[in-house]
Amino acid sequence: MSRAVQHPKKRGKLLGIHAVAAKARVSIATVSRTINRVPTVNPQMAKRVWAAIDELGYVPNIQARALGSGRSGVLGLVISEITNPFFPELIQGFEDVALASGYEILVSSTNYDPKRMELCIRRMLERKVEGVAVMTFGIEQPLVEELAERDVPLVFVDAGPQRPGISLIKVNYHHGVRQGVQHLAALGHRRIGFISGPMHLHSARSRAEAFSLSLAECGIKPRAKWMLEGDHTMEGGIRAMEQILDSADRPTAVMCSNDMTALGVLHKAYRVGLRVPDDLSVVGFDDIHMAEVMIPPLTSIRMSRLDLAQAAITALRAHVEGTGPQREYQVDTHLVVRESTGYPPGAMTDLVKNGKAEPARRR
Amino acid sequence: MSRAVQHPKKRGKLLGIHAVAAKARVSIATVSRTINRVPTVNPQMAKRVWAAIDELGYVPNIQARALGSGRSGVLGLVISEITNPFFPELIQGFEDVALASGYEILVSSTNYDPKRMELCIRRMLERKVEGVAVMTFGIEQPLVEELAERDVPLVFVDAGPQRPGISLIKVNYHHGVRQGVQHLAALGHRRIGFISGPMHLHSARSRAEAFSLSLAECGIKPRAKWMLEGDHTMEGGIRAMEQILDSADRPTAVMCSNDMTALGVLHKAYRVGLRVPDDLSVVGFDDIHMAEVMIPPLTSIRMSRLDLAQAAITALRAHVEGTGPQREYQVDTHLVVRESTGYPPGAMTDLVKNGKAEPARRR
DNA sequence: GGGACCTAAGAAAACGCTTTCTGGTCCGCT
DNA sequence: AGCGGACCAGAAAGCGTTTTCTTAGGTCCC
Repeated sequence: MSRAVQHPKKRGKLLGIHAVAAKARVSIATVSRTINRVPTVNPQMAKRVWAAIDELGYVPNIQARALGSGRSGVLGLVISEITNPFFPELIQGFEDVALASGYEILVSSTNYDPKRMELCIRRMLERKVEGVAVMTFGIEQPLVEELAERDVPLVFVDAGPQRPGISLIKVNYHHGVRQGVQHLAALGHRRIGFISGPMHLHSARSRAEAFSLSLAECGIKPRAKWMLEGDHTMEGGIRAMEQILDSADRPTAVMCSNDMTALGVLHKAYRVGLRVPDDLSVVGFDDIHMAEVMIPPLTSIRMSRLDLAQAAITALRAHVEGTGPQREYQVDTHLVVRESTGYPPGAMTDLVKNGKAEPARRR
Repeated sequence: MSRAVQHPKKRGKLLGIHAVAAKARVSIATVSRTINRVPTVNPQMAKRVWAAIDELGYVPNIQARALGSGRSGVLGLVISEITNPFFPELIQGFEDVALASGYEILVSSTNYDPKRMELCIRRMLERKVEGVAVMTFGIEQPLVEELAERDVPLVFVDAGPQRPGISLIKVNYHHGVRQGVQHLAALGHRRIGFISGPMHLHSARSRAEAFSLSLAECGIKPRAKWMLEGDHTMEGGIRAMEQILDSADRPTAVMCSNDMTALGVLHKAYRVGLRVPDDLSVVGFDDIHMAEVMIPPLTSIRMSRLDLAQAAITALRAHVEGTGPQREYQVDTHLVVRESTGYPPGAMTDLVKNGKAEPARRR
């Protein structure tokens, strides 16, 4: 008797690519080639194959594909915490541009927890991602080590080790922060506070430094007691604001290292009956979507999520696909003026009061 | 000469599980068994294997695992849009409980876009997820069809087809909404508006119905002109609020189908100088984390993300692991009173004014 | 002492693809 | 006519695991 075809089946029915091959009366190799658009397949056959695929509702098993080809087609994205609205917006951008580049993404958040970070790394390794963007705005040392050691292309924002295979995205915090300080100074503020992020984060330090520098540029002497450390959460903003309120001579304006912190400040100000911007001006950082609809709408320093995503993926692709030797990418920031900033209290001379630049006020 | 061992190598070095096997002087089968904690392996050998794994920093290739075992260990989560803060909170919960159950998750958002929905489905299918939770709060018909057809266990919230393999999570909107309406009524409101979600969403309709019903329970006649359709975004909330403002006799309180809508209302109210809650009371739905820090802090109807996640995963596991025949799960909602609700304007009789229940006010 | 029966580890066959290798057909050229 | 390439479809060898099948080595008990 003739040797039966030795193919995987289930209840007599062929499975997966084999079923397609059988229906289109071609070999599985041809099916594979058709799907992957290898140009050498006979258009005639290709048509048959596509028809069969359609008819059977065939969806290739991506794991098998990855295994066979040695390419996972996945880029990793490591973020701090998904519940901070900045990150979902970043994820959205990242996904969009990854998709456009033919990649899928795998996002994992550290939640600032070493245990969770381990998990992030493991996930990336297990899934054989082709590169990972670390957008936690801090160098997570173990992350770097484990991944870099295994030659996974990496991209950091702000700071990271100088190794081959690792790219950097430099965010120009200074530009936006300077605009913010100048804006405040122009309104007449001289007593300006700053609530930073957790100081172990590189980005938080960078922002704080940009602030001090900008202050100096405007000829304002920085006061250490007005430099508070927050933690990039609303609660941190509230706590920092409490400290500010406790002090005898308060600043007339405060800048925050991110918008969540600013929301906390806004909230606390509301709680104690301080009007923003009449009694206190506040400016945020990131310009999350929600900033626009805050009460009052938040003046903030915008850092484009899309630019960030674009830069990250460009960097990763450069490594993966061996194009371009570029190592550093730039992302800019700029001020968006809304209504949480105004003249400092007591500055309402007639001269100024009738000025054209007065921001809209409640009622 | 002796037949050389025919194993995959790269530059002479063994790869993956083979390297471990070689170093521990066992077969790859034993390594696999050790990793999977099959009880029959000699503890002695197991120790050698673990040592080798450690020394080599071996991380199993999860795709190969999935292929070999036929189990992906992944649960899908389909959401509407990641930039609505409700969803990140849900994702967080989902991930936590999935992890605890030994699953990974794959989240994908539809963005209300049919094209994107296609993509969601495809992703789930390609990745061979073992089940998917559709948390879009609407029945996405094509989703159901494609996935159900292929016997992927599904769980919907609120509504979904009654098929084997499909579970439902019933959210008791009425409980929370009734509390909300009663709260408003107790404060003296009789003119209460409602801004729904997009009416093609089942959940949006359910919430609207719960509202009408609750109104009736309180002996208040619903007015069609105060039933507005929003779209679960801040912008939708703003637009709906504009309609309310345009009308001659306005409601003194409005309930919203979600918190984002409520934020829009708050914003618009602020814009036109309406004080909340003095001039208008507003209550949200979902009770996102941010509601607590809104200005004023938002009275909202809480729907626990964790409960939702728990129910979804329990349902999925029941199908995957063949445990329990349960088909329906319950999740409750309840009112959280904060400061966006107060007496209706003009209700400030002395009697009431000195009442104990008056919520905190600004200043 | 020797079969029956376990036990546990190794060999080998999947898993569902991709990709290299092979070989047949057809063409053009001398 | 005969030969060398192109060209393209199919056969088969991976990819890195899991899992089934096999077999070597013990035990036990008569």
